[in-house]
Amino acid sequence: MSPMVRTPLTIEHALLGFLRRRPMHGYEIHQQLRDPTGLWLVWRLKQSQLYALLAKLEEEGHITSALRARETGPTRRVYRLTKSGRDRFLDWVKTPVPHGREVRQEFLAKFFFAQCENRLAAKQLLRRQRAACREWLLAQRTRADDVRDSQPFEWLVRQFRIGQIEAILDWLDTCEQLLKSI
Amino acid sequence: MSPMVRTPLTIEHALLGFLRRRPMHGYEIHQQLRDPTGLWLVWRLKQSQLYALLAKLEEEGHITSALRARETGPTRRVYRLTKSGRDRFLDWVKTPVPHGREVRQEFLAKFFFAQCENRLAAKQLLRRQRAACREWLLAQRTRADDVRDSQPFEWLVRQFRIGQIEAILDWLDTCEQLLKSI
DNA sequence: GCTCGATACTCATTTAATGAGTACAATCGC
DNA sequence: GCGATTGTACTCATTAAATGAGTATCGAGC
Repeated sequence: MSPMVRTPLTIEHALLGFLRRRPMHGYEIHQQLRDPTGLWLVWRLKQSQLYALLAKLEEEGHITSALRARETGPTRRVYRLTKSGRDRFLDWVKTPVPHGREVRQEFLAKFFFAQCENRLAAKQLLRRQRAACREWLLAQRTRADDVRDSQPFEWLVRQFRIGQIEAILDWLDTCEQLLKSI
Repeated sequence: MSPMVRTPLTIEHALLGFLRRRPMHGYEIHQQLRDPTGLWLVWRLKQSQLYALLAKLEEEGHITSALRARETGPTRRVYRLTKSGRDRFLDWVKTPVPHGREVRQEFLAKFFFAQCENRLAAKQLLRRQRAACREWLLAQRTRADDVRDSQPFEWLVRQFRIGQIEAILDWLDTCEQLLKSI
């Protein structure tokens, strides 16, 4: 309960999304992650890195683990969400990403899990992300106009960002369409 | 002269671009880098990180350094490009980036220095990058069509990339326009 | 009975990145 | 003219992220 609210909420919080379905061991999460038509398209990590992130999430109290011995085969460490982890996940999945550069991986991951939650969660995320994008766009356009004649390189950078954000906005509409069609 | 050609050519090779203008010490490079209307818009690094990269580039033989004592003030370590560094830079600045995700930082950096070189270098880079983009676009579109009905999430990811690449292509035209107007 | 691939992790090491620290010169207020 | 601050020019210890390789067991196939 520190006064300074720590909220980096980075992409590794997507792992909580897998554990929300049911408790799983690391290897199983990695298998789900590796689905080439799922999250793997946007976020890849090595096994060892996955275990490291799980350890970190456990240390932060978002998951707990228990060793589950079996008659045959090696003992598994089964992770499950804690209350804190559940809250954190639900918060993560509804919060839009703060920069265009985070759409490619993190927003896609959020949308992936928001769909799993329910149609409403996905719609809410889309709405909020669209609002955020419109703000970025306004800021970039304003700045671009300011430097149009004086700073050619900066203008070019702003134009690049404007184009990317516009494309994101169009694509967010595509997401919405898809959502309706399912 | 290893048989396996090592060509990661990552963004730190932009530092060679600064040293191409003239030999400089680390602090001076950092000052140039920090220009808020220049490269700083797309690539920021801490002082300590800059020195680390310079040491790495020196180890790789792309730059050499010499201590330059002065009557007043602390001794400076002045870096200068080697032949290998010059070649490496010229290669870097003419090579398009291999993925859409590298346009935001690395392509912008390349274009920044290509402009400094001469109009021809910049035009060549633009042309090659456009060709690369068109290839990406084709691949993504083909794949998107294949999975259109079977893999909704993958389709969405492909659509996202298609939109981003299209926006990049439009923006590359903007770059070309700017080049002509200067 | 032996190899091969799948299961389920662990660990050492490398690489990247951060923050803080050092030391001294110049400059500015008063 | 002196104390405080800002600018110059780096260094270093530590943390954090990422990689690659290694271990050990099981079951299936030959």
